[in-house]
Amino acid sequence: MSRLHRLGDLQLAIMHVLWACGEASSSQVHAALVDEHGLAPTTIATMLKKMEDKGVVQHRAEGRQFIYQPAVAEQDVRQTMVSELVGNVFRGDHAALVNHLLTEGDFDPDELAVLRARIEGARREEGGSSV
Amino acid sequence: MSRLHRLGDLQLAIMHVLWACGEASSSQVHAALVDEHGLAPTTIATMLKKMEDKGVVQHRAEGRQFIYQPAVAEQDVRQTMVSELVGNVFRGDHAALVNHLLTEGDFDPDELAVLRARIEGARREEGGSSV
DNA sequence: AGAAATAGACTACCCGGGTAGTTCTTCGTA
DNA sequence: TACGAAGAACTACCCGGGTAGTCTATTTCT
Repeated sequence: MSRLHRLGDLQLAIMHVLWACGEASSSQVHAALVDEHGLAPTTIATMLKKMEDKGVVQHRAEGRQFIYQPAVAEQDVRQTMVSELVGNVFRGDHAALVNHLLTEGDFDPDELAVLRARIEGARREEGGSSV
Repeated sequence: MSRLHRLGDLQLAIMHVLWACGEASSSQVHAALVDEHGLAPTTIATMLKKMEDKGVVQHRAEGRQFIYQPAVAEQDVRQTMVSELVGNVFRGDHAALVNHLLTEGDFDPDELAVLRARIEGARREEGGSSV
């Protein structure tokens, strides 16, 4: 049931590549990240290995090289990371985080419209029928 | 102006005590945290020292004990931590985080009302003058 | 005054994220 | 065929969060 998946910066960057591509070799991941991160290929390989030990990615061998796949869903990671943030920084008050985002982040009007609609939806679910 | 303040779990717990109390001695912080964290007093003291090196707290001597104060505002820390989360987990899409919170966290109706009002406020600031 | 509690200083570890070099194997190609 | 490139394995670090023991000085209590 979606254990705790706390990932570091590089690990998240790697996961994003994997989530986006479905699967990728170490060098493909490196190619995708080298522009913004500028890391050695071995760094990616090492990280991938550590991540496999952690259970967040899997690999299968294809010829001489390893093809890596995500072993955890993006949603699960988001869940964990957001929960921890809310717990540690906002003392469990998730509404405070939303508030923070609304006041600090500047949203453009259409984003706000989407969010408002989303809130209406949530309200309907909440108030209308108990799930 | 509000440099990067990335704090760990314990550091955040300590900061919350300091933010709440305004100032506190090491043993007071320990007293406030021992129930949920169950840590040795020296652990708190060591952490406080490290945090002072980092510049997130300050101390002054009162008699033979140190009184610590926050040296960074809660708002700044929230800013940093949320920005990093949004950047690393949501690829910079802050609206996606709000969405996540709205769908995953269950808010009660009055919280939703508050949030909706907040969105209205943001919309007025944002769109009011230009649109 | 002497003992006990208190508080800071110093030191030592562990762990995991991050970074990368070196080595060994294998495969493609000149 | 022999060499060079590609890729995995192994190893080695650094750094910072976290945890805590010990040591020393001070203060307070009996």
